[in-house]
Amino acid sequence: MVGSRRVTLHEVAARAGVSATTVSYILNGRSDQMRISETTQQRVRQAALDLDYRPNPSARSLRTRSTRTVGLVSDLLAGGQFASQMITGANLSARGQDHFILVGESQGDPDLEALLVQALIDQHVDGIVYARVITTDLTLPPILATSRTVQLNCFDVSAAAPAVVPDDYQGGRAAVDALLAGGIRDGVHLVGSAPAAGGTARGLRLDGIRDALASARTALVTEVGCDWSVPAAYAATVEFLESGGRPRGLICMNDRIAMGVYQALAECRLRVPDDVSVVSFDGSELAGWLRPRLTSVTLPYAAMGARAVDLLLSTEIEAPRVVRVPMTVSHGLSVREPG
Amino acid sequence: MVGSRRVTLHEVAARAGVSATTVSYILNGRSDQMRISETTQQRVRQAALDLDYRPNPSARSLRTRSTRTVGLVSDLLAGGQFASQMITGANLSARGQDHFILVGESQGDPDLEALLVQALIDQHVDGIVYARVITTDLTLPPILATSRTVQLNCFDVSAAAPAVVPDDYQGGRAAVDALLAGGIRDGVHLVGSAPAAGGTARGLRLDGIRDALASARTALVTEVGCDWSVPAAYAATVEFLESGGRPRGLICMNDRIAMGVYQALAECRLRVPDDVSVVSFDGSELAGWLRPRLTSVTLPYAAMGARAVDLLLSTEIEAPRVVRVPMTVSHGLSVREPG
DNA sequence: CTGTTAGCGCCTTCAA
DNA sequence: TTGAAGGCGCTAACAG
Repeated sequence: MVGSRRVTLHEVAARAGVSATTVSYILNGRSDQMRISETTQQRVRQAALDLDYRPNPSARSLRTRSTRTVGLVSDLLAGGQFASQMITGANLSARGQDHFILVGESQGDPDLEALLVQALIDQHVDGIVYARVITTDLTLPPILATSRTVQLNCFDVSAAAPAVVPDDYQGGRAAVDALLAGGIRDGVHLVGSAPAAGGTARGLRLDGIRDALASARTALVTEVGCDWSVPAAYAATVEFLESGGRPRGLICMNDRIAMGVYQALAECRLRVPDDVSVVSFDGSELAGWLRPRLTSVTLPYAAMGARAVDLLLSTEIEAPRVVRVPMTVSHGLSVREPG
Repeated sequence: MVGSRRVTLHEVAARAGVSATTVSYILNGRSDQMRISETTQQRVRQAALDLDYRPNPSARSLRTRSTRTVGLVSDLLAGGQFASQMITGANLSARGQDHFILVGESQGDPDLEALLVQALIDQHVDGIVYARVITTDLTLPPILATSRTVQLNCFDVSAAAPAVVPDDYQGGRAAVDALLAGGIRDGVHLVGSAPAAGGTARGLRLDGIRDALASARTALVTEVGCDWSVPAAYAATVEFLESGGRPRGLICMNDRIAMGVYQALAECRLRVPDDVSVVSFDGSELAGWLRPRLTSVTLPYAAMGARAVDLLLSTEIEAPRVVRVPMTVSHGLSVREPG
């Protein structure tokens, strides 16, 4: 423990000349319900102020069975800006409701994860946000069934816990809309393979992309396969271009792929956006660093984190089963101007 | 609160046929000191296991005055990988000592920061790590004087709290060594201006760079001024090159500057590393995404976070006033091979 | 309108 | 070697 000497409720009561009960009622805002005289209230509040009274959270928790803390357990915290944005959003919402966040990082190790969740429960957190840094279908660890839980950026269909995920289908449509707004209708290709396990983003985005293109009476030409990294995207795109690919628009599954695509296009003397328009997903800092600035459909991590904590702490009976947070387009200069 | 029904110490005692005191002693490892019979101990431990007993942290804290939590307050949590690496490192160390971390983000607002620190103290955290995302000289908020505190990536010389910072001087020398190892001795320039307020990294690195170059009987040619962002570095470098600059080696104050430098060099048809060798500071993900991979002197954020928590929770009397964590070179392909 | 009383679950001094 | 009792600081029945 830390800080200067603590003042107790009793000392406040003594100074105000009332009992501890009275002080408790007044300071917890139940004074009207008890109809305590205005002057007493003034006196008590003043005494609390004078003594700089701070309630002891342990004592309070012991009684109320609420610690005013929530656990946030994620596979990766150090995973760049996404993880930290989730924390920021979650923290913002938590602080707004006078809660703190206890963080836990499992590093993707299921055993460590189980330990972590158990430790959080042992700490008597008011609830747990179970987060993944990649949008994923999964099976929740069974311990979480005993705990108030919200899933963040992942989804176990068979779990009772609500889930907060990005609206990747709508995001897919938004990506196409960005291209269409630049007059790019034909020669649109996708870059990025389906990831190994559980990832749901690509499938949903692809549905959105196909539907939006179909509405414009056109369709995707090909899919350039590569994992979602800079060098892989670079290599795959170079090969695609050298084997005769002549794209007008490229939709990249994330900003790192887009970076690799930029490198490949530069190498093949194709200019963005004059020759090829590029759109991607993530809305990471990277998008702003590339030249020309990349148009990217943003993953709303901060909003998702905030929403998850809201759900966790809300007392509503009728919570939605799954919340899809909309993705908005962050406009750069990588899509041709129309005309 | 969350989780299934709680088992109390008394229930364990009842099942083992002893008193709560005995159980407490045994479970807290003070059994030998009390010389409790081996069989009793077995019986008690088994009972605790059978009932899946978990001590109530609030009750325990109320008595012991330790909450087994530490606060981590930073100006930015959402600031990319650095902030999250500090959290990861801090968390790792905290978990290793059976503590949890409560995060706080001030967004650089001093009022919010004071509120946050106060809230952390009110929560009875065992200590506070006060962190900055940019290495900075500053004045600690006075309220921290009442709290056990460690400074992370910042330094208030007049404060009693120890500080953990990167060893930027040594990092500067390491950057030069990387160039020297590639046979680059002359024509070395620096890219990146002194930042506005409090930042200490550049000055220390510059000292290290100058000393290391002097040891090699050479010196920095010029300093290309720009703020530490991609577009600024790009613009400044283009201008430098167009006005006749013919560098052989460029030392960039961070990886984003290096990215801008790459863009500028490409535009001016200069190749990395054949024409120009590039070294930078940060060791961020970005360094691995650039082509060719960037050689970068890594900021050891995770190690620093861990060290800070170690210091905070250590009971050593003789704590060092300031810990400088070494920076290591992450080798890419942006420095010419010797020969 | 206010005070008395009784715990929340745990640790720890003291007595046996 | 073990148990009884008190209290950490707070909240909430229940009296008055």
